[in-house]
Amino acid sequence: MARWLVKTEPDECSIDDFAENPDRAIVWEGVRNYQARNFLRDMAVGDECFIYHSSCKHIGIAGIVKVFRSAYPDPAQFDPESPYHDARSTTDNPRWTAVDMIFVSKLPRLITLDELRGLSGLEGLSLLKRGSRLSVMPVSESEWETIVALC
DNA sequence: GCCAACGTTGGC
DNA sequence: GCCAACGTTGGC
Repeated sequence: MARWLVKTEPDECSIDDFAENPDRAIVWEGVRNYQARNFLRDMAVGDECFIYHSSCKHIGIAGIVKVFRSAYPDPAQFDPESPYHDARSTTDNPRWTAVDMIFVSKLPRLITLDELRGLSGLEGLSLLKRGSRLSVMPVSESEWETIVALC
């Protein structure tokens, strides 16, 4: 099983949105970066993902979700009403990928960005690299354990 | 709201 | 294929 970290603005979709409906999968849509999309394509059902809250008051890792449905064409790209619409995408040749995620757990407390920066063993994590904007990234087994151990 | 860093676009 | 201009991200 692979592990991942996905960023989200909690105003849009937070760990609480998952926790409030633990039996309902949520479409992870709107990723519009090729590198991040390629990681979405690599996700398998059952893979676990850290949910990272960004661009908000309390920045950090808030919980864990898992892949419920693996990669399929992001429906938002075909929807002219969606902010994620992409006129260049066709059903024959879709450009963007979605997955469905489902709740696993909320961390006992938020693991803040500052805390993550203070840990050794996370030097390879894209999240912590200067200027990184990648919104979907792999997390190694040891990185995962290092972070989980904080809780 | 600022702004550094980054990815994408498009003219050449 | 280069690269300047532009739009976006995201911490502060």
